[in-house]
Amino acid sequence: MKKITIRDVAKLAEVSVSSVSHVFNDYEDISEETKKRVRDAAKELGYIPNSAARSLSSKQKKTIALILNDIDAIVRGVAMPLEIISGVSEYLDNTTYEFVFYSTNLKKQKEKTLRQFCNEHNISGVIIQGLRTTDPYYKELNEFDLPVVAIDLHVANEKVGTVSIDNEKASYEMTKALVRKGFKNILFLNGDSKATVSHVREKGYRKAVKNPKIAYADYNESTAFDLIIDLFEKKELGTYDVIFAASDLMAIGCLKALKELGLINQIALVGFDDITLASYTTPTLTTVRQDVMTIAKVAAKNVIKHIETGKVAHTLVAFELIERQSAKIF
Amino acid sequence: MKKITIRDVAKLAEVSVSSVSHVFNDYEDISEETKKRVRDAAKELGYIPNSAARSLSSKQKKTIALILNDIDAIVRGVAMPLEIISGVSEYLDNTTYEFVFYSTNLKKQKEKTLRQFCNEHNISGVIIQGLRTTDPYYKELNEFDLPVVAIDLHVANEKVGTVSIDNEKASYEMTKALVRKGFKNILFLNGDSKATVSHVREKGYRKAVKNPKIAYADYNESTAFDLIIDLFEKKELGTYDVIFAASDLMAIGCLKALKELGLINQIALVGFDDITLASYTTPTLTTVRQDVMTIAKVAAKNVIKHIETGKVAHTLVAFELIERQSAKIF
DNA sequence: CTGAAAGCGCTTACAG
DNA sequence: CTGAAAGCGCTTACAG
Repeated sequence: MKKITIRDVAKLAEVSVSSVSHVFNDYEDISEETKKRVRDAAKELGYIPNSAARSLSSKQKKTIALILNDIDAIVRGVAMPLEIISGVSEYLDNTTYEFVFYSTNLKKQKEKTLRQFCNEHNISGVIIQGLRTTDPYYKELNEFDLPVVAIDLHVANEKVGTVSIDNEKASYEMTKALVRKGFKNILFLNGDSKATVSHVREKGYRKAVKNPKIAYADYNESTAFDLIIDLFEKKELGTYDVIFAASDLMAIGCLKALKELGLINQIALVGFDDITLASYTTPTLTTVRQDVMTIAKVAAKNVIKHIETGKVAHTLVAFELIERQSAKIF
Repeated sequence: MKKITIRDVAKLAEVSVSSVSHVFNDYEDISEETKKRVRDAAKELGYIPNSAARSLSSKQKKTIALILNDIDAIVRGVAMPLEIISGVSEYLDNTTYEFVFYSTNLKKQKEKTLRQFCNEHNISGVIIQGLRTTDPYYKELNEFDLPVVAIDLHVANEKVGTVSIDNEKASYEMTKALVRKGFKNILFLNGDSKATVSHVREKGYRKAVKNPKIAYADYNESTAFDLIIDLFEKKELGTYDVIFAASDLMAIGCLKALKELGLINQIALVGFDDITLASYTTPTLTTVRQDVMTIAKVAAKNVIKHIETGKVAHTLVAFELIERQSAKIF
């Protein structure tokens, strides 16, 4: 199959190359007659514009990159990255923007700046997720001049758009619900401090409680498991009547430990995220649901808005407290 | 930030544009002296070649596309697409090929042929997964002239590379193990017939058993659930001492139904895939593990081989029978 | 070993 | 309303 170019179409339609280009780019000043001839010729030949040539020659680039950090390291059970990918790609399908996906990691971040990366690929806007405060790209965001929206991230630079649920409010409300339900001693099990969401979730918890008790398990299932066993051995576990983990995965680690200790009915358990696993464990997990699909779509919408109008948005998406078997909250 | 081009580098290094290009493309006939000057200049300016221009001007394109069908429709618990994405992207990172990811679906397949799609994006090789026999792309593969490897798919066209586990052997061996263990009546719960893996898995089962009993649940959790309830009501469920589902998701549907019927200890249960959920249910699920990460990497390796040597490979990746609580098999 | 020049497939002022 | 021509940033024979 020979490659069909704009010249072939022009020749068959008996018009100039520029007219063909005009038709394909929806210029106004083209007669219906010409439009039709071009369209028919294009269809007959099965012509599709070459996107490399297109982005090279046009000033206005039209590609939005979704950059996900550290997906390799991610636990298999967490579908968040996939939901982001499909949310963004679905939204962009109905626009004229092209969607490209890249995964990054610390090594790649060190090799090439985000800006260089965008130049290389003619990127006009980026959606980014999974960054830690220690990542080179995180620092770079402070003086980044391309439209960008970050998911689940706090950035000092106002020009960086953000989308997430109101994490502070969510953990505040969950904690409040627990207090209202009569729980006296709530252990907040946080992830690591390099993720900005950790701070915010912890803040919400602190606001709702007089004597905050906090432990850290690095957003890791087995670390959480070990921590609970450890607390048990130090006779401290009995102090708490409920554990509120900052992620479902950590909550599941706790769940396994509590089952092993035979304490699953004594100590209540709450997670955060509502990953798929949360509804398949026994007992099923009470948690905070964030609608990742919506977050992804809003992110896509907001970059486009930024590109087209220069307006930066900071959107908070709705969350929901989900009561299941591991803790009664309503 | 102005965009740095090859001219800027050439100017600073005081050489011609072609020399710069030669350096960046590892041509042999360049003096060390020139190489160094160019590299220094490039570093000083933070130059990164523009990939659109590169692919446009060079004959040898260097982009491998991973095309996943219907990921939107996919259940959240199934991490397979994400593992494929990260496996392929990780492998390609260590090559000179660029990785691009696209999701497709029936609508998009109808709008644009796979060939058109590849032309549009200057694709030199494709890895594809998730196709049904009813998909337009599936038909197109029969006379496709670009290097392509399909994951989990049987294609008549020998030129299409394939990678998967030996599905027939896997389900044969699982069935044999059950028989050996003394199970008398094995119900094989298959998915839908539009996926070529269904045929193969069923074939393996049939080979291992005298009186095949087969039902279909469309690879769907709740369909499987309903089916079991239905069999129970028709008094047929008691006939079986084990159910072998062609996917973990369907097995989980069965598991829920059996629990609800209070029969989870009477009837054993086996799944297929070893998705994350399989080890989180109660009881945990006996299943066939396929190592998706390896499948993805082999797929990437094979397209490249195809591109560079013209050789098509049909690779079978190792599988493993995993015994957990839902059925004893060893 | 190095450079001048054509060309990849498109877009976009500009002229008419 | 339409076309000729320059240019996007690179690669690649070709000449020297």
